Amino acid sequence: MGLRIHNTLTRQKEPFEPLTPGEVRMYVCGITAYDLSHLGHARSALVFDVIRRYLEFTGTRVRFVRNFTDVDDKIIKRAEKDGVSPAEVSERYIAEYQNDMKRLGVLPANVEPKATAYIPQMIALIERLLARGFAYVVDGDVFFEVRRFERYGCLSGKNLDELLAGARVEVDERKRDPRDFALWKSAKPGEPSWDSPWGPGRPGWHIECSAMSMEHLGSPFDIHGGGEDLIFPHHECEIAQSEAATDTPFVRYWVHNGFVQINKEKMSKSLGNFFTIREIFEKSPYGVPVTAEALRYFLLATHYRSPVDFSDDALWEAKRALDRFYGLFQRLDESSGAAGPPQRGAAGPGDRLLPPLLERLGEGFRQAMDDDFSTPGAIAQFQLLRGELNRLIDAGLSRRSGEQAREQFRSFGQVLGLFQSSWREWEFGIVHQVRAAEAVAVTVKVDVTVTKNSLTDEEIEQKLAERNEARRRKDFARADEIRAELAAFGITIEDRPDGTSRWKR
RNA sequence: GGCGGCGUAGCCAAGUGGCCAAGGCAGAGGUCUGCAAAACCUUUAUUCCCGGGUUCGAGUCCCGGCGCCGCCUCCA
Repeated sequence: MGLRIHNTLTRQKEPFEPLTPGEVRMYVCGITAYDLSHLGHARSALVFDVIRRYLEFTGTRVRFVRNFTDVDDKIIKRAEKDGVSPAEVSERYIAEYQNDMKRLGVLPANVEPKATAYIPQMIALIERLLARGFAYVVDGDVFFEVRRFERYGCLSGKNLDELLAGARVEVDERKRDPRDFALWKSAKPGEPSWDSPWGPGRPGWHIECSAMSMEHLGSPFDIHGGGEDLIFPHHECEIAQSEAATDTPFVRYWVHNGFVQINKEKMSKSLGNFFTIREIFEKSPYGVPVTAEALRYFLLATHYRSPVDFSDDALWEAKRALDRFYGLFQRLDESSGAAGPPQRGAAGPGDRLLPPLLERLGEGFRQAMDDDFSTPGAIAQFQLLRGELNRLIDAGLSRRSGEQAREQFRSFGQVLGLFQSSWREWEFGIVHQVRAAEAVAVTVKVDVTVTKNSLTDEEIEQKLAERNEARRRKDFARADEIRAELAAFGITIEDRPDGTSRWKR
């Protein structure tokens, strides 16, 4: 069974067949660059990052375009407020976004076009719509005439009458119909503008995505994605414009991700219940790699179309789950004699049982991901294997098997951007610092007492040696004392059966 | 008001009409341990918001309630 994708257009899961076998062209609506991005933007980017990675994982060539809207009312408003040019605003927040994405481990798209670089293409598209009678000009503005496009509403499941009945839009008297939308807006004084056949102005929001996607991917192309809130009107309008202009279908599969919520409410600017991506990284007590991976795990543990409720507890749970995976990786490493004294380096009863387990992971993983990119299902497969492997280690596992298993986690985990660190990096990515108790918007629970300085590795090793010496003398009072001392620095000791110990920050 | 979605154990969360309803977290008991930690074992939904219906058989399909959420205006 091959890949199936839920298509918003049909509201069903459909077998996925790219137009060109072995090659997928996808376009995702990025951000309007007027402020820092929040967790909701992160989710959208992450979801399509994983979709892209999975397609590539299955051997598909992916041409992936994610745009930036860099001219828009909000940007202009922000520029006025900050006393800078709109271009400076958009440049700044595009850079911030790219930085956030890098931290999150979201790969750059193949093309990341900015709207302002495609003005000629947009003008050409609008001219075609005018020539075909789908648009009209009023005082330097150009509007798309919705009534002329019969299929308007096909994506969002609305019909024109309903739209009018529920219309809350303030009516622009110059429009032939209140539902018509702007393709081109004439410039007001002081606004950024470009010359056009209709006078100086700037593009409407929807037209940019039509122009940029068709420029880079042609028409039709395979996948168009974005947040659920873009279905109407943005994507609906894109379909209308594009298909009216070209007379060919625009997009084959529409994919939309669900929202990040706080207490069951959509995370959004207007509600003021949002956390910026940066804020989460900065408030986290962990290093960037740990925070990024925990955030990815948290977001991917829910199916992309379902809402996901963000909370400190939820993030903490994700971190704990990853601790257990990295705990397994450490055990695999040690069982193979690569660190510490070799205990189970030789071939063991577990070796025989390993290959079928690894195969099962592969099958389960593909099956889950093929089912409309079920990342929760994929994660469950990893969790299942984690339990099995821990049992195998107890039974005895050779060095070679341990490495093989670890490699399996790495290669499948790569699709989700998980399990790529070494267990040492994971543990040492946990940074304990003094944090002011006040003004913490996102707090993550830490199960240790935070103290002013952390110890160096050498100091810890020294304490451990002392403690193990005490244990050999059966001076357990002293041994426990040292354990308590280290605990005060947030360091946990785990004794091995052979009398040595390991520690974690 | 219109359109759409969701409601599965204490919590999170999978579930293509049919083997005992995945998996995780938290909890309880146990093995191991000087004590711990980690790991492992056992345990946690006769039942999937409620009420009807279709079917040999429904969490899964249909109808009607109740509750929550989203879109209809910028929005990932």
